[in-house]
Amino acid sequence: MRNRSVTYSREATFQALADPTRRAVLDLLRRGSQHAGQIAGVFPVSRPAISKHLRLLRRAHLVREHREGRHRVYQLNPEPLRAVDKWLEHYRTFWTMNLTSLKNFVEAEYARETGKQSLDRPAAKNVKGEN
Amino acid sequence: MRNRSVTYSREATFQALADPTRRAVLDLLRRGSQHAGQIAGVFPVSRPAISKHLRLLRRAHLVREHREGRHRVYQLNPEPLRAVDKWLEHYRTFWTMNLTSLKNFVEAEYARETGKQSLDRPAAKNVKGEN
DNA sequence: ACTTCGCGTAACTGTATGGTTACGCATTAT
DNA sequence: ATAATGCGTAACCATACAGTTACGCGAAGT
Repeated sequence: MRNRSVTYSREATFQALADPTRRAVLDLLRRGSQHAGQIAGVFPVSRPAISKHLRLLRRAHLVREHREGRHRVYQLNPEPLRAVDKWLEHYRTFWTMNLTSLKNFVEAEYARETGKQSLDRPAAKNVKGEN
Repeated sequence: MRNRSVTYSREATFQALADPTRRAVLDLLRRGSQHAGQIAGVFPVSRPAISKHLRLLRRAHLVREHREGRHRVYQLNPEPLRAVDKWLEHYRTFWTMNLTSLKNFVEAEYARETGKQSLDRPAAKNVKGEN
């Protein structure tokens, strides 16, 4: 048995998601596996182009491929997307914020911008160095 | 009420998130606004490099900039990330799947990897809430 | 065996991007 | 006024990548 909680590279994942075609491929595969030809048939670009997208998606572990006769079947593997979800979590709080916390935020902002500091502004992190 | 439902280009957003440095900049700005120099000071690349990253982030509306004396202050704007969150939502269901649908998925998976099909890994995959 | 699919890969092109250094232009400090 | 800061931009590299066409190889048909 294979402990499948591998830590896929966040890097490759975000990278793979950067292209709209690739995202569309994932969206397509959500509805079920497809073979390369079918996938290519859906998009307005050449088959080799899709082939390369699939390669990237494979590299990012967002899809798995296996042969089936002379077809290459591609299957979605949503697992790496968890990392993205995780990353997003930090930001989700921003738009889930209630007015109170929002107030804090804006206040801190305002304080910082105007010079007076009524809040944190972690000076400890003040990385100077070379600018 | 703010009706802040501007439709930022999903495209530009995903695009902007593709680079680790830019993601790091966002992570940094989550702690509060910073001016260009401060931001640049944190990273091991040149200031102009950061300047260009900031330009991309600006273009994606992920940050806002305003002058303050001779500083350019950058502020996080998490709004566009909502689109990403929204997109991810479709996939989130995959890892919140109930055992039935999960069974299909894992079964195919397992069968493929080993050749047999007995499905004894649901526990390993079974991550309901968070991780 | 011969032909036809299905599909990845090679080779090549144009463009975006990440980084660098040089520079220019405001804003501040002296 | 002059010097020093802060920071974007221009001009240049190298690399990645989206697309294309040409090609090759294994699986299916006939």
